[in-house]
Formats: sequence, structure tokens, C-alpha cells
Amino acid sequence: MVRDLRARITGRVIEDVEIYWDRTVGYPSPDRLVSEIQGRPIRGITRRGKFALFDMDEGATFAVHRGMTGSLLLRNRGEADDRFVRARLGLDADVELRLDDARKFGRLYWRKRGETWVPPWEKLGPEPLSDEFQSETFAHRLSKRKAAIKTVLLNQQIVAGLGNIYADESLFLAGIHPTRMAGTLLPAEIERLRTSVQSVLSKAIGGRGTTFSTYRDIDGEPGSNQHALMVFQRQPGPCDRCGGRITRIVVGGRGTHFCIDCQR
DNA sequence: TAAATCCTGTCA
DNA sequence: TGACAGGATTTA
Repeated sequence: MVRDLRARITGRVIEDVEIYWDRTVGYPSPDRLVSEIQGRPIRGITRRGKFALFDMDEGATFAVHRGMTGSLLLRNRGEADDRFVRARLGLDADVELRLDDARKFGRLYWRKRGETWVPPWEKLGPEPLSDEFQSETFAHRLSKRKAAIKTVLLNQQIVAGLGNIYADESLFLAGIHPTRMAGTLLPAEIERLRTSVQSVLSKAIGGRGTTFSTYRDIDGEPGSNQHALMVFQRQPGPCDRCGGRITRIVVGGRGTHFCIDCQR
């Protein structure tokens, strides 16, 4: 998503902004966010975990988190309506960026340089596809944790960017049972998990995302990675690796999918 | 560390 | 109608 945005709207000016659901703005207030970003050019777009970060002038950042069901759509101005638009940024060149988000968990943020408020993207763990995601630091973060490894993988402070689908898929690829206590993983298992996280994410990005239900790219098109999933929503199987039974359980309140025969 | 919470749509 | 949902924080 960020690569597409970067290619298409870097340099665009945010001309007008509308917030249709006030709680879509996580910080500061809807009024302040609107008045601050109006008229400013987008200098660059980067990503940290699940946050898209828009670099604005004077070191300021406009950030978007899509939540569970949010899509960031780039449309021509006034083009066919999307069903659940919570915010709209009108840009120059007659385009607009829409946050289309049925469940209203998506959030927008505005952060100026030097502010005391610490934005959520600055509290994240290492980027899983960067070389700051090392086996040793990963092992250190897992040690002493008594929670299920599945739950720990969803903790954005341990490693950034994994959600429910990719946590399950990574554990499957690593052959690790989701309810294993994180602190009991052996060094070889931790290294296997680390590389599994990286290949699962790389493959998913290569497939332009996983459209299990609502994910869409900025043109509203689905990804293709849903066809490559090994365990997520594939109960009762059979498992592609061993022919075993894929099971769904609940771990830390989240649906969790794994092969009962080849994940230990 | 689990459950409740914020939300609304979809599907069995 | 109830279960469940790609997230994350707060409360018990």
C-alpha cells in the first residue's frame, strides 16, 4: 500500500480535508488535525509496522492505521462513492484519498516535531524485514515471557507489523504450536520462527496483500495472498505439509489456526 | 493474562 | 439470531 501511495501521491498537496466520524482522529482533535494538514504538500511516504507515515514539512508526520477493516483508497474527485468513508483528503490533480472503514477502528494522527506526545509508531519493536530483526534480540524479548507465542507475536512491541493471519502462518511455517509458552522456545526454534516471519511477510507483500475479507489496495483491488495461506481459515484441512488436521482454537481471544499434527 | 471494549457487517 | 471478524487498548 505504501509503495503504491509513494509512487502516486508524493508531492501532492492536501487541499481540503473532511472527517465524517470524529473518533477516526486518534490525535490531536479533528479540528486541529484538519487545520494543520490543509494546504501542506506530502514530501514522502514511509511505513512503520502497520502505520503509513506521511512526511510533511518541518518534521511533521501525518499517520494512518487502517485498523481491522480500513482501506486507503485513491480516487478521482467525486468518483463513485465507497460505502464507509470516515475521512477524505482532497489532493491537487483532482484526486482524493479516502479512509473506507466499516468497523471504525482505523485512525489518523498528526504529530509535529518536538511534541511531548509519543506517537504509537514510536513504541514499536523492530521491523521484521530489516536487519534490526536479529535472532539474539528476538530471543531476548521472548525469554521470560509466559504468554503463548501466538499472543506474543501479536504484540507490536516485540516485533512490528504481524497481525492474526501472518502470526498463524509464521508459526505453521516454523512448525511451532501456537500455545507454546514463548519463554520455552529453543534457540533453533526462535531462529526458525524469525525466518518464517520474514518469508511469510515477503510472500504476502509480493502477492499484494491478503484479501481474506476486506483488504483492498489503493485502487480498491484485492490482493492474491489469500490463495497461498497454509492454515488461516483452512480448518479442517488437510495440511499441505503432512496431511494432518488443521484446527481452529482461541488463543488470547483471537481465532488461531494450526496443524495439530506437524506443529509442536 | 484473560476479558471487555470500541464498532458494524457478513454469514451460517 | 448468534458467532465471528485483518486491531489494540483498557479493565478486571
